[in-house]
Amino acid sequence: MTKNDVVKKKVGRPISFDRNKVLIAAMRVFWAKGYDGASMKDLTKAMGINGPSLYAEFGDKRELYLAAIECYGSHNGCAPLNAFEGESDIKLAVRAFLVAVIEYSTENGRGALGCFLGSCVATSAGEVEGVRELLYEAIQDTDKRLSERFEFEKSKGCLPADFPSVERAKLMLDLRQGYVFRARSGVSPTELLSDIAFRTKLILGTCA
Amino acid sequence: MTKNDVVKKKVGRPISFDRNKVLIAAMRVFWAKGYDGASMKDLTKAMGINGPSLYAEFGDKRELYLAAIECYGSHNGCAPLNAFEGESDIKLAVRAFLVAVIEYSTENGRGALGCFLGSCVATSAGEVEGVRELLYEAIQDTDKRLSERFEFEKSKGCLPADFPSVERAKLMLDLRQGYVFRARSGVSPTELLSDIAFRTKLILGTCA
DNA sequence: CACATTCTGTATCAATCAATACAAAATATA
DNA sequence: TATATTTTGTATTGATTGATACAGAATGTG
Repeated sequence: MTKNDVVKKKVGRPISFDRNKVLIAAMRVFWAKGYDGASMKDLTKAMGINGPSLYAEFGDKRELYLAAIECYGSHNGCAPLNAFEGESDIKLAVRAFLVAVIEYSTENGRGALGCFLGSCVATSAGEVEGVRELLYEAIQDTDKRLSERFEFEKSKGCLPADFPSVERAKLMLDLRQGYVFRARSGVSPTELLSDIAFRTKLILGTCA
Repeated sequence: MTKNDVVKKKVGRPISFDRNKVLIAAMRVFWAKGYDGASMKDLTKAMGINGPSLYAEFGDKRELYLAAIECYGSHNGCAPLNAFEGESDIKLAVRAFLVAVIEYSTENGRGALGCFLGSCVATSAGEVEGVRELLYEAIQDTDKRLSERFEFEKSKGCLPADFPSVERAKLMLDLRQGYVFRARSGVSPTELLSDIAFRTKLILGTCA
């Protein structure tokens, strides 16, 4: 998919922009302003292209939005998930996940707070046609990646055999939503970090 | 506050609408369409008043939005919280909270999905000035109401003396965010309900 | 080089946006 | 009843919205 579009030589003036780059720029605008809040002027400016080029490539605003969502998913845009999978010890991995969640929920440097899927996309799911399906896929995929890691830890003996991987995976993702929510209300990262020891135990605990 | 405005006789043509009623109607529109997605035309139509009346009473769109948020808070708009406080047994109360969350996240009869604060307001917190403060207050208030109930149960002896009320209260609210998130992706209420037994135990469990 | 093809930039479209001007309507007071 | 005061409905404001028409620029092909 990333290899067979290299030699495609087309007749006519060549495209002057990188599809992925402008798509990521568009995603950032949607992330910061929401679907309705992001105007085509905002988008074309951030993407560095003009209106007609945008419409020729993506169709319309809605389709650009859907493309941005897919781009986020296919380019591993979720930092906490990457942090989780990058840590070898499971307890540190869970902790890293929560820390990453709090970080990207409170770093208001670029104005894009929280999670692109968890706040921006989720809000527009009932409004923009086609979003709900992409959101569903993304959630299922995240649940799967988290629970598969737990299953792997079970096979290593690092987690008890009766550990409920799927339930705990869902719990992790749902806790993320809570952190994003609180961060949006202005709670400091310090305060959010205060209970991650408790919550790490909650996720990995064997009580039921 | 609801009593001393009855006898207030003012000179001039009297107002022809009920402030609370039109405010609730406005809230429903924001709830369903989001802040940017809700046009003044949508709002005036749902509120049953004309533009000039709206602007005379509330100022502008932003102030109307803030008034709607405050109205939601002061009128006990959160159904799950009411369900929680209406149940005498603490285990049933927690369960009722979760069930109510799932219900109002998936009943798409009126198009207003999830939680007004948890999805609509939270998204606009970084965009509309004044929203963040109201959101912060609402979250703190909810945390407090939940944890106070837990403290009450402790004093009755229905919960162990070392029960971490505040942490579990926050956990409950954060789980709510997770349910709203999943519901927006189209997950059925049946599937969401499948793990509430597990989560009720998680909230009330004494393991740490 | 001439032509067909495709993309880019300017300039602009009708529609809708949030917000108002203004006069008629409805009240209290005198 | 006459006047002052406030709200209402109609009609409209300039600005912005998402989306295009069109001509010129940049490529491959013959």
